[in-house]
Amino acid sequence: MNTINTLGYAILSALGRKPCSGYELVHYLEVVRPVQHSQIYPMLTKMEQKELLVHEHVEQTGKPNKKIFSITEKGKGILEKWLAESPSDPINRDEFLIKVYSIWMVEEENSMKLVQGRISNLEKTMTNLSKNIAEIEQNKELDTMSKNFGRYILFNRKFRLAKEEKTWCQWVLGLIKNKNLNIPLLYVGMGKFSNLIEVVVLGI
Amino acid sequence: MNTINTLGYAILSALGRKPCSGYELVHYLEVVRPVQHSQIYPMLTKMEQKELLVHEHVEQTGKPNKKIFSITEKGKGILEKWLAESPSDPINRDEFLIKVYSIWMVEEENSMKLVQGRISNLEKTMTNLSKNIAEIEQNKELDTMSKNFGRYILFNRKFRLAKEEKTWCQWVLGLIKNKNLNIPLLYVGMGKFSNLIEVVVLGI
DNA sequence: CATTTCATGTAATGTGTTACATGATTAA
DNA sequence: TTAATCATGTAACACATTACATGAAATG
Repeated sequence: MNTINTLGYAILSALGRKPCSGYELVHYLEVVRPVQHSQIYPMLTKMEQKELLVHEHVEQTGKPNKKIFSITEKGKGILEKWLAESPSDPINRDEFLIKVYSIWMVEEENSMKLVQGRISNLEKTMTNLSKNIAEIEQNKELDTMSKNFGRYILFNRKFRLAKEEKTWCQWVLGLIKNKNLNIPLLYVGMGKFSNLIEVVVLGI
Repeated sequence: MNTINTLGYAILSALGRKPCSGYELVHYLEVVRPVQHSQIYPMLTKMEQKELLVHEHVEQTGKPNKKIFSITEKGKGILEKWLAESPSDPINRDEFLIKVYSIWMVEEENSMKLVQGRISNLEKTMTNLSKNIAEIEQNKELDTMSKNFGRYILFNRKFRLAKEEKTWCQWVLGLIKNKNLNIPLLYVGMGKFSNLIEVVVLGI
């Protein structure tokens, strides 16, 4: 058992960018791989035993003391090897989707509420993301070799996807209101309405 | 312990649409909540014990026999109650994102490969989804009360998101090639380039 | 006055994956 | 002939969440 799991690689990735405490890691990993503190602390210990990490103890006043973890050469080595392998398929778990699946059996009022709730969540997400993006953009030394490049493009990705999902939500709200699917129908980018859709997205 | 988890509700949702075998459920749940057969069979037994489901045994020739599960009134009741509650936050786990996080430490060639690999996965997904969408569209009785409505809009959502992610991938490839971020910069829909971006998306 | 932020840890429980087990039929 | 589809199940293990435990400082 000398292997580590995906969470382990996520930790190595974050520490490869800069040394962090477990507490900080929880925050930095949020964009990439959300994790609870109860999971990260035992993992850090385990990884230190495997000599992939080391820590130094930092005493603080007014705050609890902390451990700052850094990646070792051995850790960097296995991270680089892993980065070259092709990633496994993503896992998405989302109660909202399950509820949408059953939307046909829900009264119109509740369906609307469900989708509107999603929209307001997406809007909150987008507001937070634009703050993160703006923050990174203030540090002018931003190029593809910058340690912030990965985070930057990931925030961007999340923003785009949230925006697109919001558009989808609005399309669904329209369908629910009009009670038939004979107008917009497909968004497959290859059917008869494919270019019409682009116009709808832009609100023209 | 009289509660069921999200997977349980996913099963109820699928069976609310139509009675299925465990084997079929695995396929139907793919859009909403991917699950392995090793998890679904014990879950079905558990849910039948709670009287949320019932099954009938169907003998087959040339194929293994099967159990067709249906939702009970009790099951329908707790599903409807659950549908009215607001969904918990989604969980996304994606090794690709972790690798992107560390993209700054990878040589250009490998970064390109990583992103191009993602693009080809997305394209495969999109092809499959458009088949699913086309299939549903052939059954003409499609309105918001149709039992296929939920699946239909979910396929649509997945297609949109895949398409948007592909656009993002192409943006990233451009950044890697040009090695600086001074041209497109933000896609926050509120900065100086926000409308410029829409033009880029349309390829004008 | 209550909650959030800082900061680390363990224990119990719940959930998910991989591997084991079987086996006929059909399509590439 | 190799793999996929059909079809169901169990056992062992790996991974994740919730709850328990502590406690000062800052913010609303």
